Amino acid sequence: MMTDEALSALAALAHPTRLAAFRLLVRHEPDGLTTGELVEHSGLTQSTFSTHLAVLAKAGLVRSEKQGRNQIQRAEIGALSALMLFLAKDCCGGRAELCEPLLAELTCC
Amino acid sequence: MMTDEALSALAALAHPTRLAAFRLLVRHEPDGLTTGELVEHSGLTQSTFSTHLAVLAKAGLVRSEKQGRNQIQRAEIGALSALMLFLAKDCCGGRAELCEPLLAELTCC
DNA sequence: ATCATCCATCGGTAATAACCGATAGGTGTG
DNA sequence: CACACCTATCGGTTATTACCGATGGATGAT
Repeated sequence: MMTDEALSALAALAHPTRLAAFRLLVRHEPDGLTTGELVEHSGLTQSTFSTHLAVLAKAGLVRSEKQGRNQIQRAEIGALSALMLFLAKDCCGGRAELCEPLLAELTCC
Repeated sequence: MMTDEALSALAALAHPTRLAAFRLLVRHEPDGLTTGELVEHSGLTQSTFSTHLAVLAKAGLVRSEKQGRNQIQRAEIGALSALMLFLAKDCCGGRAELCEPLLAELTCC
C-alpha cells in the first residue's frame, strides 16, 4: 500500500459517520447492507451520507454492488488489512520488538 | 481504546505532514528528534508544523520532553498499537477468519 | 545582563470539508 | 407506459482546517 492510499484510507475512517458505517459493514460481512439501511443508521440525509459513502469507496474500503434497485455495500476487509499492515510496518520494520505486544493481543482475539 | 480516541488518532495520521513526521519518529525510536529537526524535514514553517505536532500530541501519538532549549519528540508506539487493535477488533471480533491473512503477514515482518 | 535560539500561540486569510435541499438517472412494479 | 423507489450528483451555505507571519516566553551562551 502506497502512502497516498494509506492517507485516503485514514482520512476516510477519520470521521464518526464513516467509521461507524464501516464498522457496521464489517459486522455484516459478507452479506453487506443496502445504502438505505446505512442511511437510516447514520441519521443523516441520504445525500449527505452518499458523499460519505463515496469517500469510503474511493479509499477502497467499501465496494458496492447493484442488486435490483438497491445498492449493496460491503466492507473491503483486504483494504483494512492493508492499512494495518502499512501502519505495522512503521514499527516492525527493523524493530520487531516494538510490535511484539501488539501481535500478542491480536492473536488472542 | 474508545471510538473518540481512535477517531482523533486516525485524523491525526490522515495528513501527509503528520503521517510523515510520525513515521520518521517511529524510525528514530527511542532517541526521538527535536522539533527543529522535524520542521526541517517537513519543509513547512515552524509555526505551521507546531500545530501539526500539537494534533499528534493531542491524539496521544507523540509525546514530547523538554531537553535544554530543545523539545524532544518521540513516537508513542503504544498508541499506534492501540489504534491497530481497535481496527483489528472490527474484523476479528467474532470472525477471526477474516484477520487470519493479516496476522500471517504481520508475524512475518 | 544581554543576546540568540527554540518553540507555542495568536490573528487573519485561503482552501477544504460537511451538510442540506433539490434534481435527475436507473430500476422494478402496476 | 406511467409510477414509485433508490441512490448519485449539483448548487450553495456554513464550519473546519491549513497555512503563514508575527509575538512572546523560556532556555542556554557570551
